[in-house]
Amino acid sequence: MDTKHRILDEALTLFSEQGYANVYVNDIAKRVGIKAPSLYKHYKNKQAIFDAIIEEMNRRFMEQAGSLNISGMDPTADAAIYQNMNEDSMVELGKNLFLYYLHDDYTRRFRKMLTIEQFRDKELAKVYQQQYFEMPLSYQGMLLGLLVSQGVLVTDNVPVMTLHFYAPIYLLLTVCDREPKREKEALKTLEEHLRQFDRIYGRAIA
Amino acid sequence: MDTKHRILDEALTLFSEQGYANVYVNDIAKRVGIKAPSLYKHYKNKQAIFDAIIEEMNRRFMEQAGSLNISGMDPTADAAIYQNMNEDSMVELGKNLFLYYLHDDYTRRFRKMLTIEQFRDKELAKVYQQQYFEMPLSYQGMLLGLLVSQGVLVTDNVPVMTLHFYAPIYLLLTVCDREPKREKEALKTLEEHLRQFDRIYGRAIA
DNA sequence: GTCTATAAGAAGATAGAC
DNA sequence: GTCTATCTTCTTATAGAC
Repeated sequence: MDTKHRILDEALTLFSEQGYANVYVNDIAKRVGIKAPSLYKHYKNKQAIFDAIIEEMNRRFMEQAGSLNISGMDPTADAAIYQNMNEDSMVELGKNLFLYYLHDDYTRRFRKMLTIEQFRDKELAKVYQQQYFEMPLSYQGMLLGLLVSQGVLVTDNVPVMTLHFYAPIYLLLTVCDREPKREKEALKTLEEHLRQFDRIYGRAIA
Repeated sequence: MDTKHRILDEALTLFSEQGYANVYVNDIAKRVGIKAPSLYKHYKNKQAIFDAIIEEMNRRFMEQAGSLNISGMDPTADAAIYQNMNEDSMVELGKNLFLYYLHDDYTRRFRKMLTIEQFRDKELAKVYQQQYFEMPLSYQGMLLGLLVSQGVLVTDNVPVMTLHFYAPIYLLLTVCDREPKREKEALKTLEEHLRQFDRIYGRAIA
């Protein structure tokens, strides 16, 4: 990785832990292994580093959206769902979604940074909304809607069913962002949630 | 309200919108209507203002917990629930909870401030966890558990049922913190969620 | 592209009069 | 308790050599 990208990478790490204002260009430079003035050969100023992070993230999101792989899970897994859906594959679906969001390094740091900076900048608030609510809910809504039309799941309100699927995942994610040590406990709760979700909306009780 | 309290109040407003590091003592002073050096007659330094906000909030939380009125709804409403529970009162319960969290001025500003500052300080992360997950889930778990033992609701897993009740409320709350204009839309979604929750866990389909 | 030296300015905090 | 004036420190950013 060249210096220009290493600067973005280290800056993102620091911004995600302390917030933009608490990170000094000197801190970034130190982690990159250069002196602060050298940063200015790569970026006009501190704000430009932040902007480049946002831009890089937009690029990644476009890629994701373009490949329709919005959830971040691999297409193989997504495709399999349409064919043979059962409780176990539903649990797999939710766990994969959760673990992708939690462990993908860029996603995780970027989400934390957005969480910290969202109230300062309306644009960032919109990005957060888009990324963590609108995109997951619409993609999963599509997926779950397909399962409804196949008779695998039963409901007359797909959006609310999708909310019931995703909201606990989102809540557990914010728990783990704050206290990563609770991941195991969160995964257990997640599995219970998903099994109950399947029992609620699955054919069995319909 | 005396100057000492006005300082806390204005500081909380600013911290909740911009974060601690982006607010200057001069900004706080200006809003209070005094000059910055005068602040130091009331608080030792900027950090002491922040600490006093946390302390004030702890005091309020203790009061709430002490009166067992953890959800923030009034006791009359809470008591009524145990007696005559139906879908409409369930909707009322959830909406009240949501609107209290969203509109209570101190609660709202404090939540936003915690959201911004949580990753910088483990103690603040714990406060957030306690306030927005552990306390609501345990209180509502108790409430919903009571309804289960009365046969009003049916489940063999009260904690997950409570998660299904609360997680969508939490998600919609974070939406409105970011974009207050979406409150009406969120309330509509919330009502749909609650009615579906009642149908899922209510006697009817058990 | 990286460095050292340093300018420029911002922000927190204190001194001391009133 | 509030003010003006001021100090100190920290932080961003630039200049210019290598």
